[in-house]
This record gives sequence, structure tokens and C-alpha cells, in this order.
Amino acid sequence: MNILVIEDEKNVASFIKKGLEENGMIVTLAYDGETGLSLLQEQEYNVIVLDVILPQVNGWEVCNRIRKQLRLKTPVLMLTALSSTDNLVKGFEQGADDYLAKPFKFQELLVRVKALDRRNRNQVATQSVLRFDDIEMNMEQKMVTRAGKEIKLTSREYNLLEFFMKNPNKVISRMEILENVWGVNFDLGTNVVDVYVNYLRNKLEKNFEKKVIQTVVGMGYILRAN
Amino acid sequence: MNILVIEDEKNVASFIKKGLEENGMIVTLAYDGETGLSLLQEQEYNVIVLDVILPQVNGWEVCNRIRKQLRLKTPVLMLTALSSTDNLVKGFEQGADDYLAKPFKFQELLVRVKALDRRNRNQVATQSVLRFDDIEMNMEQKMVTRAGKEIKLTSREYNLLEFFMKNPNKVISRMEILENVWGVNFDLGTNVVDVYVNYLRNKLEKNFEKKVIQTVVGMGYILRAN
DNA sequence: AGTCTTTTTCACGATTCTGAACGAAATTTA
DNA sequence: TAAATTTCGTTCAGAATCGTGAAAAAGACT
Repeated sequence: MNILVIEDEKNVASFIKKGLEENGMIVTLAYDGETGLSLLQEQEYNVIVLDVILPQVNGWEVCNRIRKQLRLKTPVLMLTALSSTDNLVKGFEQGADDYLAKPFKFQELLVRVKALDRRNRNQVATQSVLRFDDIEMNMEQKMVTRAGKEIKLTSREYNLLEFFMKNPNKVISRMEILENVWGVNFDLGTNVVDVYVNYLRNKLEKNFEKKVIQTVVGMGYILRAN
Repeated sequence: MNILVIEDEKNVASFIKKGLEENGMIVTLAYDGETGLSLLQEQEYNVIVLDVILPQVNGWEVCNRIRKQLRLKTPVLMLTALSSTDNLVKGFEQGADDYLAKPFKFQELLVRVKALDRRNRNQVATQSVLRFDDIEMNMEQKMVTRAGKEIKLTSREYNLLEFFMKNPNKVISRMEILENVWGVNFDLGTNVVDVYVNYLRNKLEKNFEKKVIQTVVGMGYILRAN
């Protein structure tokens, strides 16, 4: 289970990290909201622990942006020093899923994190996002980004990339591609695959440093980071 | 707001009752699970405060029966002396919505009760109202507004929009739409879907800045803000 | 009958797909 | 090493498909 903790007080942060790690969780720390948000773009987390009081952008704002901007449904547990009703209600309005008033016992935190994860698992079976290196493919929105930049693909190009991303670091033959992307299972003497790989490369690798689709002469292609 | 408190320790019970009443709530006490369950059959409550340790039937069992037997979705706040993880996870499994470890400050209880009520109200509300960006769909009144302005739709148009709003930010294929809105599950070579999307666009996007229904060539359509 | 809603059809333009052609690169053969 | 062969990358133009809007036809309801 991956947890992102956004908390500026370093001793509190490392206290939480240590405790959660002792319970078998993988914990990433962010000491401010912006860092947290960019981490969320890079990787998927199961639960976010978010302090309300943060430098610059406060926790509510961060929470709001997680929902509205990043469109993530990852459950958020808010940590708050102020346990007044109004403040908390505000938290829920911004899309927090639970809150915990400081100071708290670690057991409390642990239980809540587990409960949030549990609740979430039941609701959303899978977040349909494929990732490879800095390429991200949202299978619901059929949207692809590389290093955060949107890359518009036609449907055939998209399907081809999806096949690559479902078989990363693995040489794929032209036949396999034809079968799985074009639905053809006989060799029509065509080079469509070559052409489309070329299209993909143009869209996916131009303006970027690293090449990701490499050809393996006589065998096919492979999606590999450098 | 009606609260049912199921708690056998009379001094704790009356302490809670008094406090909640001071905050304008109507509180009913039950000193054991059976009494609580029968009260729930007679009247509707907004929130249930339930002690885990009760004579005869324990709190988890009561919670379980509230969900499985009475089929009530009334939010349950569990009071527990044991804040160990396992016990609490068990509580959530039985359908509790939140918990509070004894001893607690009254403020904590109050906040949680309010939060539960609030969450519940929102859920019930959103059961009949769908929102996306500035579009609001009242499913009881079958009425749609955008930016507060009413938009009159025919029933087919309404059903189509409803399907979109239930699958926001997700590419929907023509087939899916045909199946779910027209109830056809074979490909009659028609472009009704295209036509109706077009109707929706006319009614929903003319006179407004932002387009919300976008076509994804070769794949279908997507309801997406901007 | 008359209005409103729904379905179907059509045509144009835009996008996407595909095969062919050819040079470049890699591999094999001589 | 050089030549021959195979494989690959790229470009391009025609073909096929798809999206859109309008308009006509069919159906439902009053």
C-alpha cells in the first residue's frame, strides 16, 4: 500500500512515515503542497495523509486541487490542529474523506488510513491508468501524456500504444501486433505496422529526449526506457 | 436532527444526551441493543451513536443487524474503549461509518456526529441530482440546468445526457450509448447517436462558452470540462 | 389535424488508413 | 571486405471511413 504524506513539520512527518512503514506500507513524504501535487501526478497512491497547515498553499486548497485539477479519487485523510466544527466541515466540502485532530495517537492514524484504503478498494476496483516511464495513458479518457504534456493520438495509434504499454520491456513481433491491434491473424503482405510505429514515434518521441520504442531487427519492436 | 444513542453506562449516556441537546439536537437513549433496534424500527434517526460494549448483544452485532436486518443506511458512530486496529477494522466491516475511542472529548463526538449527518445528507441529495461542471441534472424532476439556466430536453436527449453524466471524463463508444440509451445491442447501421449528440450540443453548448461533449474520433464521445 | 419528438437519410468535408515506392540500415553470403 | 539480400524508415497519394449538419420522413401525443 502506497501512502503519500504531505506534512511540513519534519518530526511529525518522519514519525508518521516510520510508523506506517512498520506496518508494511510504502510511504512518500512531501513537505509542501506543490511537491505533493507533483508527486501525485507521477505515481499512484492508495491514501493521502494531508496536513491542513502547510506553508504557501494550505491543505484545503491542496485537497481541492487533488479533486478538481488532478481528478484523483484517492482518499484523503486530513490532519488538523483545529478540531472546530466549521473547519472540519470545510475540509469535507473540499473533498476530504476523513480527518484526524492533532495531537493523535498513532494507532488512530493507522486505523483510519486502513479504513480509507479499505473503503476505496471496495468502490473503485481499478484505476485504469497505464504508466511507462514518463508516459501515462488514461484508458478511460483515452488520453495520453508524456512528461505531463498531452499527446493526441488517433484511435489506431492509441490502440497500438496501449498494446505496447501492456507489454513493456518485451519484444513484440509484427504478427502479434497485427493480431492484437488490427485483429488480423494472417499475413497480409503489408507494412501498416511499420507505418504506425513510425507515426507513434513521431508523436511520442519528437520533442522528447528519450526514445522509447526500439526496433529489434528481424524480430519486431520493444517498448523500453532507453 | 434526531440522534439515537445506544449506550449502557447511564452516566456516559446522559452526558452525551445533554451535550448534544445543548447543540440543538433531539436525542433518544437506549440502554441496550434490543431496545435500540426496536426504536430504529419505529422512528427515523439521522445518526446513531453506538457503544461497542453493551449487555447481551454487543455493538458490532447491533451494527450488523441495523444494516442487514433493518436495511438502514443511517450513519453509525461507534464508541469503543479498545482502539486496537483489529477491533476497529471489524467495526468498519460491520458497516460502521466512523468510530471514536473512549475516553473522548465531547467536542470530538459533536464534530463527528455533525460530519456523519452532513455526509449522509450529501449522499442522499446526490442520489437524485447529478452535477458536472455547471450542469445540474435533477433526476426526480427530470430537469436540467446549465449555469442556473433551465435547458429543456426531450426524453431521449435527457437519457443520453444522463448516461454521459453518469460516466464523466470517460470515453463512451457509440455501441455503449446504443446499448444503454436505446437498449439496442446489435449494430444497426445507423447514426442516431451522432444525431442526438448533436442535438445535445445544440441545446447544451449554444449560448455557453465551454464545450462539454467532445468527440474522440474513432472511439466515441467524452463528457469533459474544457 | 396539428404539434412535438424521434428516426432516418443524405451529402459534404475532414480525418484516418493503407499500400506502394524508395532509400537507408542491418545482416548474410560470397 | 565487398556484394547481395533482407529488413526497416519514411513519405505520399488515393481510398476508406467517420463526423457533422440539415432536412425529410415517421411516429407519438394532444
